[in-house]
Amino acid sequence: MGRPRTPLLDRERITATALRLIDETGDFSVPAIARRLGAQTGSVYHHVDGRDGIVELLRERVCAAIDPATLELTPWDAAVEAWARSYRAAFAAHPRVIPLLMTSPVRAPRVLEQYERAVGVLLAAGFERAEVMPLVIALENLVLGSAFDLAAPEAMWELTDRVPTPRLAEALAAVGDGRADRAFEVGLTAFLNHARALRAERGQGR
Amino acid sequence: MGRPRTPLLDRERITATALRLIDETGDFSVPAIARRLGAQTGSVYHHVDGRDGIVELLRERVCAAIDPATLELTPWDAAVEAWARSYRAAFAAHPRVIPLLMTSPVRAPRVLEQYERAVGVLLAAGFERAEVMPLVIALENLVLGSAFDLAAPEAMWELTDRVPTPRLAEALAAVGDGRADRAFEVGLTAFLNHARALRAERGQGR
DNA sequence: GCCGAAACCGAAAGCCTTTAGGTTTACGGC
DNA sequence: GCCGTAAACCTAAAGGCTTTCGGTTTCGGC
Repeated sequence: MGRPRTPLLDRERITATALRLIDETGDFSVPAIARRLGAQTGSVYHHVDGRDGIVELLRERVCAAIDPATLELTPWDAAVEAWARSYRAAFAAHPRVIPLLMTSPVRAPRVLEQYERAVGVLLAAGFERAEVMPLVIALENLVLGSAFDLAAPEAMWELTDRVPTPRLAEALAAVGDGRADRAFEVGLTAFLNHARALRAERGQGR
Repeated sequence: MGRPRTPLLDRERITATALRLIDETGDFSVPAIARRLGAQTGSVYHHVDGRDGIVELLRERVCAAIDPATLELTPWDAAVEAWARSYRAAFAAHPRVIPLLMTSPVRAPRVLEQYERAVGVLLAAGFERAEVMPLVIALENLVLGSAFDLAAPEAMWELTDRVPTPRLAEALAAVGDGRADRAFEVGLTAFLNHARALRAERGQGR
């Protein structure tokens, strides 16, 4: 015992292990991380600011996969669409982290920057200040909601014989595995069409 | 000790107490429920199927506020719109339960029935079987996403001076308290317009 | 070579979930 | 009215999780 010759723990390994646990089981715990890394539970706290600190690291890590270049595209609707797709792809890679991130406020600088720039794009496109956040939030709901759906493809609704739901079962079967993807496409198309219409009302050309 | 003259616990009181704890603190625990009701922790398990059972009771209770009559309306888009508004109002009354409900599959018969009927409405309106679930899911994402936003009006994004976000701050200020409501209206309008357009493509009149 | 800082261990407090067995009360049948 | 069974609650305890604290060993700069 004492300090080991080669380190067992660091922020990178702790975060990666937490993410793997979440992908596999849907949750993580500090003892579980320590077990996987061959260390004692308490040791993890020397590298990380408690359980909540790990959650924030996870947010940073997952959001790092969002491509910042998407928001540079023109015209504005291409930028928004590409951003939404990249945003969704980042979370689709680890859908089960989403519930963990929902209960704590966004503090991660990288994420705040993204929103800052998204707001900028919409303002530059001619939207009014008061309608920008509703648009961003509606898009965010769409992205995270459909990404989360990927987590439990068929365990979302637990159909039983005690409650007859023939049409629901049939509709679920008809759409198949691509359910969440189709829902995203529907929602995104609806959003973009509506945003374009809204902008046209403002008298913005192009 | 022993059986009390007047009962301390029952499913109704347990569920109501759990809901009040969630509204106040954002979470609940079996010991906390027992304390509020003047009973011991273990006694709660005589009435309820563990913690997960309480979560399912909460889902039933919150969803009971959804008006089933909305799906009887005609035409179909009026039914869907009214259902979405009622659905959202039910969860807006207790937004902090939403994260708890996200991680377990829907088993509550009352809720499954609602989805069954919603699917029925869309099928009757002439939508194809494979596109019904994407529509329902997109609507669900919209409803739950914007309802959840009501939980933490300003604690969603934690703006700091370390990360300059002037336009985001301005946009947040411009929309004010009705942020989540505006986002819902935007999303719902977009959804309905898109659904109507989709149906028109199918050659369905009126 | 020394000394402070870093990294890990061991242990413990306090919370939560869940189960099991014991005690008192209510209720239905006779 | 009596009695047995079931219901409602309590005490107790196992096992897990989060977090803190002090002790031990190693690393790195001076």
